Amino acid sequence: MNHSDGTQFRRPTINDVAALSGVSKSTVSNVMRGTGSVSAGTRARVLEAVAALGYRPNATARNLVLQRTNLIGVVVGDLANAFDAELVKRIEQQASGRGYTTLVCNTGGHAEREGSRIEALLEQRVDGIALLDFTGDRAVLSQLLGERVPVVMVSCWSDYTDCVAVDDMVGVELAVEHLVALGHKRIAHVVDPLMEVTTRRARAEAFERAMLRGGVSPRSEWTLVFDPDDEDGERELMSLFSAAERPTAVAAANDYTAIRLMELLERHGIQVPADVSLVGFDGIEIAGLSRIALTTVTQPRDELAARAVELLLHRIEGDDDAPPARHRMNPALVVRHSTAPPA
Amino acid sequence: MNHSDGTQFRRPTINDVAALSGVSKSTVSNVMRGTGSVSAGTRARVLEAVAALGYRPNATARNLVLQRTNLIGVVVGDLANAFDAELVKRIEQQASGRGYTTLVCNTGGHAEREGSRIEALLEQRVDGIALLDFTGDRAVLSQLLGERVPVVMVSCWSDYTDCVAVDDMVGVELAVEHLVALGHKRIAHVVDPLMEVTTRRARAEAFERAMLRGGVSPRSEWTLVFDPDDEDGERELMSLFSAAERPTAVAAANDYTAIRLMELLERHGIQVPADVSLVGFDGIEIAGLSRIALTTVTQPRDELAARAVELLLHRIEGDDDAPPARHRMNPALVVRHSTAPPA
DNA sequence: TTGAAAGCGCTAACAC
DNA sequence: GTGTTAGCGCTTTCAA
Repeated sequence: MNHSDGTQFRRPTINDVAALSGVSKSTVSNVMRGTGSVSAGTRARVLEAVAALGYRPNATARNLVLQRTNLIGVVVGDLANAFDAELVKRIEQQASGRGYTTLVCNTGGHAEREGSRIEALLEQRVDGIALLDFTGDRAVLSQLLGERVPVVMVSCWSDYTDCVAVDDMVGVELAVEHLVALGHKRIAHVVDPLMEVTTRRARAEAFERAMLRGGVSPRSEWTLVFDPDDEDGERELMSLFSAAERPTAVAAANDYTAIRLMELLERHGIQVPADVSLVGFDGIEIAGLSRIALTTVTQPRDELAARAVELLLHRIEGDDDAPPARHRMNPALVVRHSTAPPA
Repeated sequence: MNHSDGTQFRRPTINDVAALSGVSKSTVSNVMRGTGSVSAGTRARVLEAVAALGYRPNATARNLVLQRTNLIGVVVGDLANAFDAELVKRIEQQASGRGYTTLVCNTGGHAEREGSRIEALLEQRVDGIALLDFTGDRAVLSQLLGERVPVVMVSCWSDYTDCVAVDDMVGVELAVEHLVALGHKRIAHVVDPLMEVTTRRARAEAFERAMLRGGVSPRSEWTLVFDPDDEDGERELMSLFSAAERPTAVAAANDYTAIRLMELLERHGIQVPADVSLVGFDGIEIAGLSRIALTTVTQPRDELAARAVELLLHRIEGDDDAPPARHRMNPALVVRHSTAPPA
């Protein structure tokens, strides 16, 4: 960082301001932070020097002495999934409104990447971490717990940290009930490999339970993972839908998966909803496009984000030893045109 | 941050490690960073102490002394726009691969928010900043330039910083040529209010030029902004398409806009492409869904992100006084089913 | 109302 | 090969 004339460029420090305005640096500090008591005259002189020098406090130094960074980390599975992206956007918005800057890590669902990114966040001494769609790797999680850094899990569940999530049971029930009410009996459940494992399991279990309650028997071989990068898996998936005894409906674990599945099915000549009904989960924007018109279970994204930030900051700024707080929100079914009675 | 037993919790520092392993902190520092020369024996003892204490270097202190943070800021218009989200995802990936952690700010296109978020990045002493879809507010930009912090603009243009962008001229030409070749003469241009102003202007100008070159005369009243939050604007837009002399095709400034416009048109009974042809710009994933099948001009996202990070890190780690570097990449037309000859 | 001084946890130049 | 020391730029007692 040099001037083009070769002289070293140095950002002005609090000392420069103090020198120029003829006061001590404690006074400058007081003026900058609005603390202590300084006379109107000196305050003006200091402010003048600040402006003249273009002084900007160095957070790096402040972080060190305060042992706080006003940084929060957000660990997310996949920003290409609109639900994740929209959640991150809202979290960033909330956090910045409360004076925090957001560090974002996209893990792609890889546990080892998750670990190394969290490691970096910890080194940077973030004040707290929000985990969205956390894969739930035991080692990573226990490492985090050991650090005693405030953590909030969003859209997934843990016994040891604050959590905020939609009630998966209720949501899946909503989806299955809708399908059953339409007359479907052969219903499959398709999940996203990137999805966090406890959420996946929770939704899968809720799926079975809801099926049973609806008087329909779930088949274990009809709960499968749709990984678009895995061509074998794709073939396997499609063979399911060309079998004689094939599902007439699918409850997908999220919209992203549902929409890619819709695409896959229709590329193979299987129409939605004429041949197969499809219901998603999340309520991402594009699901509402009339060309997609995905029936889905929506999550209250604004509330989810707001509550997550609130929990995190409460633990950062307030009482750190309170027992973990859990918040469940209610999902809602939005019926569009991807579901219909079976043929 | 207290233990539940009430004793103060203190993270182990380099001094604790030094004390436990019976060496000086410089030696600990050397083994942590792999610098200097330490004997195998002491290295082992130090590492043992590190493990025993769960020591993790404090980046906050390192940042202060090194005057480097290994943090880069990414300022983005709207994470709900898949193009932005995908770019951020790739940038984060590239950056973390090279040892940098990413601070993300979503500005929603508000200049004042842009300013305050950048202010926060600067206080945190980020090593560099990537601006995507920067609104280009003069004050904000010159503030940034004055800071002498490395900046790279992605998908937009400036004379004073490194830039990487697709060649808008070529892209828009591709779109217009395609439309003209199909026989369209009445072509409108619809832009996104969130889009960065110079990009918007560049694409608008390129649009006019391409029209002229195609032997078609552009009409200024057919270049308009589509702001989904503005109902009056929406009505105005639709009245354009119900006029006797109405456009038979639209070149949208990006896919996000194109897809929302497709939705709006079809909700008003105007079919795409039967009544109106539509071509987008960006090449976001969902444009490729068969239900959307948007003809569009794709940007090479991977290259864009890779090059942006490369430029930024080069300026951070290397020569700071080189003249601004410009990189233009080539866009490509992908013809799908949102375009057809005029009725 | 102001200033002096002691650190926060680390790196790096230099001495041993 | 290892230790000593002087900061990095700030906040925060505590005196004056």
